[in-house]
Amino acid sequence: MTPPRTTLVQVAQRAGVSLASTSRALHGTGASSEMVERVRTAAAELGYRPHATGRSLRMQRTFQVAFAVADIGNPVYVEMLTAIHEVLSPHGYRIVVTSTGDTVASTVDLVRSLDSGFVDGMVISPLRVDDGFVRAVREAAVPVVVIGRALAAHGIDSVSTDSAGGIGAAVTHLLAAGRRRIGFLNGPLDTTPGESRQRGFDAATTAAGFSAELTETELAEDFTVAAGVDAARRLLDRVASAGTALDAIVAANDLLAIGAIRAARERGLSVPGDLAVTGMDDTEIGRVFQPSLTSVSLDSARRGRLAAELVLGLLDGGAEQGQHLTVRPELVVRESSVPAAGTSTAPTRQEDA
Amino acid sequence: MTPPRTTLVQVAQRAGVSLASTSRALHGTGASSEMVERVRTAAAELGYRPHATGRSLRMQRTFQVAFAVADIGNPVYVEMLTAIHEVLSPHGYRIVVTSTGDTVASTVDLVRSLDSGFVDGMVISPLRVDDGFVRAVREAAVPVVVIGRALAAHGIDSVSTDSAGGIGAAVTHLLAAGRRRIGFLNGPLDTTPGESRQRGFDAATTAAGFSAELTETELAEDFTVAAGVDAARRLLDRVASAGTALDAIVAANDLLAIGAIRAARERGLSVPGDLAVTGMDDTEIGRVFQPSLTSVSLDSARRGRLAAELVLGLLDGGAEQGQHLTVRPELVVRESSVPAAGTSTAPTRQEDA
DNA sequence: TTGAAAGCGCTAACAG
DNA sequence: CTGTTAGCGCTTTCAA
Repeated sequence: MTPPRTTLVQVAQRAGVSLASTSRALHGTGASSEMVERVRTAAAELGYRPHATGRSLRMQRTFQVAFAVADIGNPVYVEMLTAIHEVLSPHGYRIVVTSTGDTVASTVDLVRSLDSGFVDGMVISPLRVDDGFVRAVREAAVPVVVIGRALAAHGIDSVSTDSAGGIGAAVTHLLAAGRRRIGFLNGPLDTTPGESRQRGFDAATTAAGFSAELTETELAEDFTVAAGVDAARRLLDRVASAGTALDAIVAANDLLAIGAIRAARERGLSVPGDLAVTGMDDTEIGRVFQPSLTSVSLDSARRGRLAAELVLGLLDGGAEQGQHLTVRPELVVRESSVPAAGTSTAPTRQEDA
Repeated sequence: MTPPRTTLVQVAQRAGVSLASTSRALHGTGASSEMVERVRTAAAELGYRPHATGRSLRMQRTFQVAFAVADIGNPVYVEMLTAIHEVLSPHGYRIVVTSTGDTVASTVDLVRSLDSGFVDGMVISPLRVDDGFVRAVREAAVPVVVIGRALAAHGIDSVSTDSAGGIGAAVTHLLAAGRRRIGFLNGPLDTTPGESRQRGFDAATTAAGFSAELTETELAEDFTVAAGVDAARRLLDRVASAGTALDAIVAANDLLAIGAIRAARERGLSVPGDLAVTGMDDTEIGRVFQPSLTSVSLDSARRGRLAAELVLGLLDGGAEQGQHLTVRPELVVRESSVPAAGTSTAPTRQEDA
């Protein structure tokens, strides 16, 4: 490995022309076809490859975009990453994955580090946001697009979705299915998703004409299956010790919902027979689970795609700053909330049937 | 945004010292404490941030490492990515995710593109490998570590695992549990994992003292749940139309195994009662599934970690080329293959019980 | 259209 | 220990 790298100077020498002409010929900008021919040949013979860093330093562009999240293991973020890659890659951008860390402070640090110029732009989906974060993004050296919260009012590009409304849709669906004692399994309230989803649940359950007999919220430590199992046990037991029982659980995401189903099974409850369960994010894991999970889709792939298109506009298209795009949540009804069949494309018999 | 960037020259001017001294002071290499003090202050006042590209061009290092796979959506690769990030990030390396594409040709192109110098090294887990690939890696401009196949014989660093042996362990486990009519649900044979897993199954089922009555292989189009459902239907129906029935299915990965369980349910078969099913990769989706999936762990996180440590050694430690590390497969018995309880840390009641 | 030359921001010789 | 200087590889003025 490591054969000595061929530089543009060498191509120029071989072609017997100037360095400048060589560069122009390779880019097809203002060069005679004869020149192009000569240079192309020389380049091919030497196996020339333009050096990314030299180019970057001169052009003041890295052709890289960062994607930043707290936990790249989360399927939602993986979907976003895939979509972002699909949009940006054809335009010659590479994707650098970076971690925001768990706290706002580390997230702000990351945004500030942008002025070391290692990327031309960033898509970030922060778990927690505060004024310092907003300021950091506004002062950032390169365009930043935020997924997760509308920040157009601050002149920040963002892509968001109405997850509060999505939770409302889940509640409505359960009420329509005759459920009356609804529990809410949420994650930490000091996160952006936790906060808005709680708001959604509270709004839906205090709405005019709300017909439930009982509502109860329980918070999981984070948005994982394990935390969901724990919190769901607490929730079910608490209600049971009050001498009643839930007939539905709305979970703040699919992983928590799966945790809830496991906890329900432990207690001998059938899903959806005794207990209907809904999730959010419409992840593959939920689609594949048995019973397949009724879930509110927030179309992560679409949010990723839109965010990528926003950075692209900012970088190449000279788009104006402060745009805000929205993705509408959509309830996908499957087996976990309805005893009969769901809308699943490949409906399977229900295990508890 | 985009405040004019502060360069080292400006810091030097402000501190009233030379450019070189400024650089040295900031790196703590051969500078008086007084000098360090002055420069630090000036840098802080100006909010100086070293520019990544300038540094890279001069040092001929990007402090970036690429991670390349065909499909970053696959949970196995996500685990690897996470692990690689955890190892490399503390050493100051950023991770660039790139796609190998589906074919060997595109994979080779990617490896060849390394001499444009956008990263200092690469971890790649290719689906398909041939001589051209091996040559490309050997001629690559930067260290490349391959996950998936032992290539030390070619002087290439690699991390592999005995997936063939892993499949054998699954077969042995099923035989020990009294299963005698075993189907094998594999993916495409022209992929590295498909080929070796098939080899494993064939070896196990033709071994001396092999006690099964019947073995059947069916190939899915790829390693996804949907393809698994299709292939499992074919497999089950084919055996049924021959007037008999399988009592176990070994799947080449967890996603196929889940597909197999769905197909089995469609046909009214209980898992593991009528049909025991095993997977491979020990993914979260399998752990969380109901019934939880017996699976052969290939410890993707560990393979990622080891690969990252290999590049690190090559980059920073001056390690020798051509190392080969192995991860031992481990069978994790859960509900899908054993009627009673599994080894799951959080055992739950069995749905079919 | 072509060539000469400057310079992106930084580090590392080399002298002093 | 400090300063001067060269140069990483490239693109893009500016003149011819």
